[in-house]
Amino acid sequence: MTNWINQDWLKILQEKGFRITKPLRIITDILASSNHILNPTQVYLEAREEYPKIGLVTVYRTMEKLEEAGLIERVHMPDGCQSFFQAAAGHQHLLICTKCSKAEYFEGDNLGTLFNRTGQSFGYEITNHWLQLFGLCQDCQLKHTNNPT
Amino acid sequence: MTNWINQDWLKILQEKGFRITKPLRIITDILASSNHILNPTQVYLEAREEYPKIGLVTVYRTMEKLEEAGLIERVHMPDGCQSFFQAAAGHQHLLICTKCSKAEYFEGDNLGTLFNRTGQSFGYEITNHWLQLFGLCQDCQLKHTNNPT
DNA sequence: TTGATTGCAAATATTTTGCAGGCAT
DNA sequence: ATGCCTGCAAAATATTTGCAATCAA
Repeated sequence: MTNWINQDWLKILQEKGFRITKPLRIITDILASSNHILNPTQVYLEAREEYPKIGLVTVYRTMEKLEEAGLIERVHMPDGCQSFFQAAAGHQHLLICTKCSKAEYFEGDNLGTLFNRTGQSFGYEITNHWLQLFGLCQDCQLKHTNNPT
Repeated sequence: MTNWINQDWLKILQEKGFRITKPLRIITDILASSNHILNPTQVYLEAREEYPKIGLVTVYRTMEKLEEAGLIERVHMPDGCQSFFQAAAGHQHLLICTKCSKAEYFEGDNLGTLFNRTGQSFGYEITNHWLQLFGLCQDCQLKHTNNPT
């Protein structure tokens, strides 16, 4: 089940001196292979199916390490700020399904120019930005349409 | 100290059937006149200077009402999702100082087009978006420069 | 063997709820 | 006078910390 992305992650983690334990392997695999934004509890529930004795605390700590290692990044969601998603290569923006949390990165061309111009006009020195689009992904649109009546 | 914006807010709240009490008046005044994004604790601390017996719980509940009434809106900050700012007229975007939370609304021209195009290309039906720029406001840039050595 | 990592339990921190009394209407 | 609103205390949540046992290296 461990996919190639996860292999990379494990290698990186090992190089950073982390020990590759079973909980780490499972948590990493979930996060590396999911195209959904997940919070610690969601990862915990999923991890427990494969390894019932895993603790929520371990999930918190492991996700913290993965963030530290730059493999996942925190994403603020309408209902919480403790969710994470695979880090983007370079800074990109997110398109997120409000129903299932499926997410995609996209590039906005030239936004940097607008951002800097805006910062200048208000006298701010821009250091960072968040751009997230929310909507329904294709699957969730269909589910919605096929509502049992 | 109660400013004109606050007068409007009180009127709106009254029309919605809320009772205009002293805690409400104080909390409203803080939020209506501040150009900083504030969380309940910050509002509480400020409110307490004018009215020491106010409770944090009241601040939470009052801010909830103000949000319900559309006068303030929730803003996600890097360190928490429980902050609020005066609601914008129409949907606008935010420019936020990472040091003091001073904030400004700005309009991004034509972003809607980009957003919809992006949504389409991934099969998402866009319903909403967040765009926030972070940086240092002018005051905080100066403070930074004048660092005592 | 050694010490980083785990999982439990307990501690913190944060937000919400219940309720008796107070106050706006 | 009525019942919404307040503030206290307590409950519910969410997250972090301490520690002995386990396990990767």
